[in-house]
Amino acid sequence: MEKQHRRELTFLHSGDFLRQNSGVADRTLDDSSHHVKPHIKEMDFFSTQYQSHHHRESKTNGSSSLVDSCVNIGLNLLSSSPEVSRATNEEKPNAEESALKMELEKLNEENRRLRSTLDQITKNYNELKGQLFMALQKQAHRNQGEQDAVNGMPSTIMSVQQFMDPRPSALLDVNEPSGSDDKTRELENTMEVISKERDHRLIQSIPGKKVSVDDGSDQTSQSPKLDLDQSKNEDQASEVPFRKARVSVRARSEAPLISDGCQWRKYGQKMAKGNPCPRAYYRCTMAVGCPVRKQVQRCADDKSILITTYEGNHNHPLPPAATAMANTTSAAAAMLLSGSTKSKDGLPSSAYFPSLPYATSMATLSASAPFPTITLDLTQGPNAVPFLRPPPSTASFPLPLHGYPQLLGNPMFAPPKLPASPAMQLGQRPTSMAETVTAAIASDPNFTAALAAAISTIMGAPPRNNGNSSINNNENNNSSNGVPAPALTAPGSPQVQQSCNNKPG
DNA sequence: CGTCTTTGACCAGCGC
DNA sequence: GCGCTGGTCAAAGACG
Repeated sequence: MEKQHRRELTFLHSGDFLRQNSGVADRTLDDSSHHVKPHIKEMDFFSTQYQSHHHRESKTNGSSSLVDSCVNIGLNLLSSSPEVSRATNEEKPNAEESALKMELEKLNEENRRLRSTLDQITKNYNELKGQLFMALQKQAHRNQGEQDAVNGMPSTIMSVQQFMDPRPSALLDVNEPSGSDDKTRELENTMEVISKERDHRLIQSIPGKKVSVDDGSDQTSQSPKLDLDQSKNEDQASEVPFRKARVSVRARSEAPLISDGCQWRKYGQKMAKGNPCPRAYYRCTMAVGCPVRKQVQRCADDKSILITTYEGNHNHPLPPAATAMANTTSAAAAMLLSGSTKSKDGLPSSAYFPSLPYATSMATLSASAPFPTITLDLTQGPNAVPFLRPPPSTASFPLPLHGYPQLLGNPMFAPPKLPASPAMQLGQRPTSMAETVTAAIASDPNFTAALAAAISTIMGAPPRNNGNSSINNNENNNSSNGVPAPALTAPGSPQVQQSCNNKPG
């Protein structure tokens, strides 16, 4: 999150932004822009289109954008002045020097303002994050009592918590290798501690059950004792029924695979009973020993619907694109955890994700399945009738913003780890996908930056950008096929397989 | 040559 | 115990 803002600031301050405002050669910038710490390579994404776009934004948006314009103007003056100043330096050294000092002062002032804006945004984000987590905690705690009365449910909760542990540090670490805001770290630590305490409490609530905390990403943060042997851990986990929750994502797609930001290796394919289309099995190959598996299968009723089922937790940092999906599935698992999937009246727990406007989802918890499985239905429009599934005890709820299927897997859109827009948080739901996206873009500067970067990239920026670590990460996501991650599916992916034409195994 | 996919075989869980 | 089914393994082939 902070990274996003930081990146935004980088865009605003970077040298190319100056360059596009003046024909002055780079060398003039070298003299004048030391203090703004330009990230020139990132700015390679930005052309004058971004500038004009950005100026339009600044007319309609809040203070930060206004500040941006001010910064731009100031830097423009600064960047264009040195050549002149060199020519006139001998005549008016003092006046020029004082002018430069004034410009410097202005820039410092803008820097301070931007920093305070960033701090404010960060603070708001942290507050919202904390509130969300506390709400989840409260709901989970409240529902635990009910679920304890049901056979097997405690272990289900436990498993789900293992599965969906928010693990904000893992998510943020991906984007913030250079260190994050102290307050954010504090919050992350707090949340981690709370999560572990919660796990511990639930473990204790299951007498006679040996439960391993087998989440991969937990392993990185747990005590060495728990970090001993992953395979052993998995073995232990395999002894426990309901060791993992599964999140099944239904998305309408003609392509055979959802590109979710991770690297997957296919290790099997089977014909499932009652479905003419084969089920493919994939495991995550982004890290050795990553326990995450996924199954991909087309819906028997509607072959245009692709069902992707995720199981397990990654034991490695996720790239932004994968984080988007992870957030979505975690949110779904959180719904499962919260017990809303058991609600008899089928009322959604939309309080969790009031911002997730378009996707009508069905949460399905099947008691007969070996794992508790929640199904997110991304195939429905906001006005569509919810997809009904045979299993009992279903509830529908809106999906997180990260669940936009069109955005999943797209490196440029992957990292909207911002909280939803204020309007969305107030429960206003745009009536269409376009409105939703528009609202998201308008309210989220990171979206704006990402969109601008994407457009710039498409319009002729170098395909390889070595200056943006997050983009590199996402390139890595598709390193196996060497093509950029498509919006939702990977038609050209080598993972493509012919559906419904393989014999059973 | 390394990586990935394909696919038949194998294994475990479950119901009868 | 047997058969069915789901999930995984691993050898062979394809591909870049």
